[in-house]
Parts: sequence; C-alpha cells; structure tokens
Amino acid sequence: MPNSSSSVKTLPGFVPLHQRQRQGTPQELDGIPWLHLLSASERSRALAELRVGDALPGDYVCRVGKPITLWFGVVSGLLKMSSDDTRGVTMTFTGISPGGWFGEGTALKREPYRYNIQALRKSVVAGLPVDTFHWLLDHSLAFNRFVMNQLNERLAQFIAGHEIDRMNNPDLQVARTLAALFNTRLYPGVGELLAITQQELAYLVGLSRQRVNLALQELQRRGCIRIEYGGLRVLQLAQLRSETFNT
DNA sequence: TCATTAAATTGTT
DNA sequence: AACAATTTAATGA
Repeated sequence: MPNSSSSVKTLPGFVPLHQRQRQGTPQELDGIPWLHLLSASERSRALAELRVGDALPGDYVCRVGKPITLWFGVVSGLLKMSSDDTRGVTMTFTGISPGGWFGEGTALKREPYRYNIQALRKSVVAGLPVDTFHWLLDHSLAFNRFVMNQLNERLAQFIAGHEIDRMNNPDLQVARTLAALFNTRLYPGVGELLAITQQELAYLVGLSRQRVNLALQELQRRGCIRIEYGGLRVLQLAQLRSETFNT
C-alpha cells in the first residue's frame, strides 16, 4: 500500500522536511542503518525524535548558511550534494544514495551548513535533531563508529570529487562517479541493480545525457557494468576505480 | 490474463 | 535539442 502524499505541491528551493514531515513507516525506519546498532532504550529515544519527510525533484533539503537543526539521512531516492566553496569557483558534486547520512561535520561543531543538498528524484529524507545526535554520541559506542565511518567516506568522496573535476576525460568522470556512488550504497552486492537513470547521472557528473550514454556504453563494452532500463549493474567495481582509458 | 495506451527511459543524430 | 525506439506501468475488458 503506497502512502498517499500526492496532494501537496512544493516550489523549488523550498525546505520540505520542516513542513511536510511525519512519522516514518516501519519499512522506512528499517532502511536507517544505525538504528539497528542501538540498544533498546537508545533506539526508543531516537525514534521519538526522528522525523521523515518527502522531497520532490528539485527540492532543497538544506542550503548554505542555514543554521543546523537536523542531521540528515537518505531513506530512499537520490540526493545531490554540491559543496560550495565561498570563493565560488570550486564546486564539487556528490551523490547520496539510500543509507547515506550527512552533515556530521557541521552537526558536531554546530555550525551552519556548508553545502546545498538537492533532491534529484522523489526521495524520502530523515532527520534527527542535533541535540539527540549529540546525546547518541555520548551514549552509544556503536553510533560513534557509524558516524566515524560516514565522516571517513565523506572525506574520501570529497577528495575523489576534487580529482574528478580536474579530469578532462568524460568516460573517466562517469566511471569514477559511478564507483563513488556505488560505494555509498548500504551493502553493495556486486551485480546488484543501481537504480539511477542516465539523466540523473548526467546531472550528477555535470555532462549531457548523450555523453553519459556514450560513456556508459564504453564502460559496458569493457565489462565494467551492464546497462539496464532505469539503472545499471556494477560488475567490476575495482575496474571502475582503476580504469585508465588510455586513448 | 491479455491487449491497448500512456509515460518514462534509452539510443541516435 | 529533437526524434525514434524500447521498456515499463496503468487501464479495462
């Protein structure tokens, strides 16, 4: 039974989570990885504070400069994080797929957000108030471990993203972006379908859909991936990272 | 269950 | 950007 949230419309640039929020369904809560790491009492406290909201394509989940109120996570869908250096020129994009949580860095220091988060497709976004976030940090070792992992991944992605921007070979850009995306998946089994359209991938990489299409066909020819309707399968993740495409 | 239609996505120029 | 081809989803008999 699909949830009935069709009547509400939003303008782009809106912050949806504060307005269109609700309790998470059991199915949605099941997709939050760190909930399973908590003790019963910790989990009940977290659940009491946890909120989820729907984000339509184009919606901003958070923007630069907004004060921290929530620690965000993706339950379903796909978000795009554009890290915005104040000087403007250096912009790096990163995709966030289900199971990924972000904003730890700014939530820890209680600073304003440093990036824009935008929904690429209809997504379900969860948010945990910063106070609860800090409470969990103080009480759960497993939670600390999870956050540390997220920080580490984010850092690796940021560095990788910086390099991707400097590459001039589109095939390479697509390959590396795919590898990074697939890495953030919860438990990425090889051969699992990565549900992303070529249009969405194009937005993420910053290329035209046509060029992405060609890049994907090349990657398929090399046996790295298999193209399917509405997504693709990663067959050789290591190859996506290491492929050099000497031309 | 099957056929028809619409919508979404991919492939090509 | 535009168009054709293909796949999926929705609808009704």
